[in-house]
Amino acid sequence: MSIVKEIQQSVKESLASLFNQPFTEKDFQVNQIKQEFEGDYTVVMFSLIKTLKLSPDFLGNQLGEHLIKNYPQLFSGYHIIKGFLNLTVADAYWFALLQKNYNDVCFGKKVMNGKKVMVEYSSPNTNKPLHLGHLRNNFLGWSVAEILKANGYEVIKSCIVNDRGIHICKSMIAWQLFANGATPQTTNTKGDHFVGEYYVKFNDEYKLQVEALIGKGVNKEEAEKEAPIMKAAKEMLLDWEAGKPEIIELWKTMNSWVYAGFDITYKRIGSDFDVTYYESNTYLLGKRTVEEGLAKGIFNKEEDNSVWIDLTNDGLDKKIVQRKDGTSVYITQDIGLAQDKYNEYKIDQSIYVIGDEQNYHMKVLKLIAEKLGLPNAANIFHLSYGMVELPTGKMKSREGTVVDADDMVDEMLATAQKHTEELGKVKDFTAEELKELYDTIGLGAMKFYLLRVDPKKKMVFNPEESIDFHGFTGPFVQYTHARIKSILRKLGGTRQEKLQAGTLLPLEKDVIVTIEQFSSVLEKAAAEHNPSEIANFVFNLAKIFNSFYTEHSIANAETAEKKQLRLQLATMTANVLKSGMQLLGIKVPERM
RNA sequence: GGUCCGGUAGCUCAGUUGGAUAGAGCAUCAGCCUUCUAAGCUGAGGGUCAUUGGUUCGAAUCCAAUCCGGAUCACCA
Repeated sequence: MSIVKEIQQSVKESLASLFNQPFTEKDFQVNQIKQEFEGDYTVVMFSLIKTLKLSPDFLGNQLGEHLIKNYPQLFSGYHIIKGFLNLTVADAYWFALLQKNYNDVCFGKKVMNGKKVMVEYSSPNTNKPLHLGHLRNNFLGWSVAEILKANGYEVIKSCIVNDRGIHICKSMIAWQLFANGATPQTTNTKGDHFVGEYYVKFNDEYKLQVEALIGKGVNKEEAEKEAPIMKAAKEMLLDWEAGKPEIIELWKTMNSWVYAGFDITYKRIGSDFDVTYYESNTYLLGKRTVEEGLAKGIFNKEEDNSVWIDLTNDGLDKKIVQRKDGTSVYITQDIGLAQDKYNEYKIDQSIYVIGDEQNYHMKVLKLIAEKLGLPNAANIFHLSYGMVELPTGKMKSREGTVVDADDMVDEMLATAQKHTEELGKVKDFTAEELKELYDTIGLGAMKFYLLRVDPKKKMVFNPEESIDFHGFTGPFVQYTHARIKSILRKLGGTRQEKLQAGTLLPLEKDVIVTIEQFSSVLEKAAAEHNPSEIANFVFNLAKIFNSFYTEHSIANAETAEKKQLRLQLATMTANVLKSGMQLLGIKVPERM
């Protein structure tokens, strides 16, 4: 049980016995005490004062005395300031906690709870390479999956590849028109970038054709429909859904190029999936479901043969689920996918890590699933995250301001190398060890940077300033870990020695008090699907440890007893930093 | 226009069942390496918590109105 829960429990029991009436946790608050005041945790008594009609001093003294007398293993003192009862937790409590857990690498994690959750993330389109926004998605999805695992859930990581649709046909058409048979091999280009170039070419050509038509007096709307290259793409989509062999052949070839490119990127950034779904499969079940929905009267067919659902009674609009030419749209495949996921895994919750620009889409999807009576409709959860923007605004491919994922990783690794070489602390490393270290630090900096912000909020990335290696960053936490490891190596590790419960110095206590909160932080991070809780926590712990480290020597501690205490403190800090960072997908080095 | 989200230090961000004098990092300034890794530590300056009103012992936090920014409402995905 966490210390906060222990305090709540003890206060509840004390109030009941003192005033002979029942109280709950809601009648008072237990908060950590601010630095300026003496003590560790405070009981906020204002509402108790009101209901009991007692003075703060009287209530505080009654409660304080009772707590000290009846829970001596928990409390060693109290102060009353206004309506706050400030409690000092007994050093013996912290000693016991440290003694019991300092070597437990699973500290804070929960046992399996029997619940199964799927986390879908990444979900790339096969017409262009990944950019900085995708990185936020990948890191977020991966981390949330790990956080849920640490809280006892069985987690299945999934990925839906948006491998069909008009956007794919666009890059295919452009390749046919402009490539002259070029391939990633002949041009020595990474497959996803290669295909992405043709998607850009399509858009350029389309724009030219539309402008040309407008120049001939065609109105804009008509011109956009009649541009030959767009018509060709639409025809190709029809041919694709009809299974025309040469189209399927080209589609497979171009997708295989993209997958080869993605694989390289995923491997570098450490994204992995237990199952990969393809829209080219899931849309079929979606189409069948549309037929069933039509039969049930949930969807309706217009005169032009397009199929719609009317959600105006639910405060939303009408939504198309199938085009007039019979081909399926984005949401059609999602209707199929939701069922595929449940049928295969019988999951208790289905989490979709998708940008907040699709809030409306996901709301519609969930509503449609409910109306269709799909078994897991209620368990669909959209983990919506904000866009990554530049100081100048949104990233725009047309203006060339998109920050490419591969470029970003390259740059981070180069920066890690530069800093490491400047500091010159690992000159004895082999080439292989150095490469691994640059990976650890460079990716660590990038992941931490993207995960330290609340996922719900949009965030600004300034390429000019680049990603820092000091302060609230991944390398800061990694460095703290490396320093501890260095001490443990030099002092030969920590002995399993029983400590006499003595007195803790303030900085020693700060460290253990912070460590104790790890488990609660894990719970909160899982409940809110929010890795930034973990990032904030590990940074805070590292910072507090660094203060302690600067002020007190471990190797030359005042007594042998103190030395052991501090070794255990350091060991436990390293363990918790490592497991916290692991939940963010970040490795911690032994040396750096 | 409808719906949703946001506005906290020069910049990037923390800060919810309403609690004490609103916190970090970066940047700026002043200190700290003959002692366990200075990618570190200590300190200083920096705030109309968008604005106004309300609710109460107490509001960055809850309510209302206003201002500003963004997303979305496609036979794109």
